[in-house]
Amino acid sequence: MQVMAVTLKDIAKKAQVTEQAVSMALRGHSRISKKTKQKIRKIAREMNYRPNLHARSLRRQSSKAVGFIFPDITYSYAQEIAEGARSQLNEHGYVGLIGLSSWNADQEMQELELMLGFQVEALICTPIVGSEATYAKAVDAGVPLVFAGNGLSIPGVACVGLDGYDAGQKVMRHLLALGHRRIAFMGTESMAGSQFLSPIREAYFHTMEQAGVPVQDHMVCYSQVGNQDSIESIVDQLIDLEQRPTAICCVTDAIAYLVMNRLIQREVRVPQDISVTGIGGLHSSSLEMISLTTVTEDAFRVGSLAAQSLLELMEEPDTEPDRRLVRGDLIARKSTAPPPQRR
Amino acid sequence: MQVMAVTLKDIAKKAQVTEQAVSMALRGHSRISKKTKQKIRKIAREMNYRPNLHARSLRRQSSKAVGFIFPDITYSYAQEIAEGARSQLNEHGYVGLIGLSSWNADQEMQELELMLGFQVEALICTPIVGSEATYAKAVDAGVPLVFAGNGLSIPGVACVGLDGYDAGQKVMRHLLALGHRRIAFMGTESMAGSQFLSPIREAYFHTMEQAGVPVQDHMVCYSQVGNQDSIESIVDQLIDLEQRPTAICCVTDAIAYLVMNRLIQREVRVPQDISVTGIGGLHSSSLEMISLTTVTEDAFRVGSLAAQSLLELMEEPDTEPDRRLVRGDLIARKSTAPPPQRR
DNA sequence: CTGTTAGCGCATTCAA
DNA sequence: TTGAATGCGCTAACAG
Repeated sequence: MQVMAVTLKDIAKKAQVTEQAVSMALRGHSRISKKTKQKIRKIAREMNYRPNLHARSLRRQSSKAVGFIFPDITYSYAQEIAEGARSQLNEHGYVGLIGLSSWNADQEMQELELMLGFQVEALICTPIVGSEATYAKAVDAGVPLVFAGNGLSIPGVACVGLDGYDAGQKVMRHLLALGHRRIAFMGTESMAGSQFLSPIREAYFHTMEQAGVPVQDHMVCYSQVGNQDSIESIVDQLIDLEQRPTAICCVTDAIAYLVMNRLIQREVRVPQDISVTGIGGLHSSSLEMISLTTVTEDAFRVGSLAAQSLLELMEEPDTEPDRRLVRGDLIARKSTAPPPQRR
Repeated sequence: MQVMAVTLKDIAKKAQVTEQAVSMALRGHSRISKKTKQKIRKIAREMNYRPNLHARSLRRQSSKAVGFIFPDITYSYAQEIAEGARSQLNEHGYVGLIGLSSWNADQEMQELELMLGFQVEALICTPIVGSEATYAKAVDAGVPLVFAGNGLSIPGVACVGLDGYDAGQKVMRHLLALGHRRIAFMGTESMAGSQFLSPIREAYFHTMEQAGVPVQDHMVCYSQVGNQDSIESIVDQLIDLEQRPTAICCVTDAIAYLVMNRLIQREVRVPQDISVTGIGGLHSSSLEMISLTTVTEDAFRVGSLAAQSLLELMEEPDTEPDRRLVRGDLIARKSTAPPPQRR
């Protein structure tokens, strides 16, 4: 059997006072004299007292907890977003619970249910593409919700993320300025529904148009999400073209890695033969071996902003949820260079 | 004001039955007739009922929750460990709560307190080096605890992780077989206390000795944890040696990345001039651009084993906590090659 | 200032 | 088979 946890009652008995006195003393209520407070605190410490958060939440009718749900932690900014948010939230006495969806819609739903079961007072989530609607449950339950990190959102839900259009424009202008004209676009199949990925695509078309460069349809590709083979076969097709692209603009860093990977396998040099760009700024992008030109987002700031949005929503539940886009910075590294000279 | 959550009482009123009947009906207790069960369930669904987990835990005196604490997610197998553990735990009706310590001992302590406050019935943690003792609190509280992933542990605490000695031996044998003799060792300052890192160091010395290769003291280096500058200056020293090493054996993949990074910056070719090895098997190691020779661990398996240990401990609290080491596999990639020929 | 009482939402114990 | 009472640990709202 597990050792029984020590409760207020236990302390009260030992200190010869009432349960309530202990409760107040421990929380520093002014009602208790300084002397007894110290005495009670000492005993509590000795007995290794730890408040039961379930009982507290139940009684207070408020959990003082916010939930985070991320798809996966390895390929996202979960860590920084959580830290950014925590820096704000802790000041207001909130604690954070983290759930992982593992890129799985069912799992995501379960985690959400769990969070709601724990009566979280707010949620900061990075939904997986296509599952945004899952979060209608949270909205129904009246729990303030903010989407953070990937620019995904649904109507009526606040959102903080990288400005996809701006980011797309930045990489495209960079490539055009280097002299590229045959620029391929590497998106994902389900991007149409994404309020983050779609704008990147728009930026691609607009920027090309503004530069007076015609877009060739077969240069616009959509890979299956998370499917390495799919990316490889697309890359193969692109480099086998009569007029192969001189640059490939990828919608995420992770995709860009796989594209570079395939190019090198096929003995295409990056950037001498083909330049590659990403968006998102995974940390490893800065490594000399990868050195990917990308647009980074300040994930800590995204987290802070998300928390701010949340605090506003909690205070003024009728506030219109807003969409805050943060602009990233272009980091030009060694995966981009002027296109090869025509022979 | 937040919308009041719907409770058993609300459903009971609507369904014209008692609160208890609803409770049992929803949990499928045989006491309630099939017909009323269906009726009650329908109403509950319509009303969007969701049990209050705090109340449930309080009443049951068991939270059916296990806590996970990871330092950071980017540089660890948190995801896979969590998934592996979850695959076991879910079957037994447990849910998981995740906390992130951000490589910060204070933060780690806070997360632990939070988990204990939530009455988790078990903990799976990847402690940061040097903070293992923090978890004495959990042991005191009688909460079964397993350390997972990095081989760190303290007496009396179960542990599942990569077999450091075996891994070290594997990379060293690989390097020796390639013909290397001047092999540098790149550890970290605080590794002495680590039951994972120390064995790697031992393996380095033993394997060298067995091969009859004398270890040169200035080839054995210890960088500051997470300090890139520190690694770079050590690398600089190594390559400026009269007799520079032909290979560098790093205790983690993350360190190996930074070492390779510096080598390339200094225009030392990997692997033609110097071979580099890691241990741990970060996912990005397989990328063509990085292609690091390393020893991988099966993190999902680590998670499963950790969960198994836990389940045993929960059933038989007096079981002697054991230390389970999983052996990794050497993955020879392009960061290692025979040493350059003597001129 | 102190002490008492009540009850958060749920599940388990009784008694009917 | 059903209903009613009880209490988990904590805190808030009382009355003294």
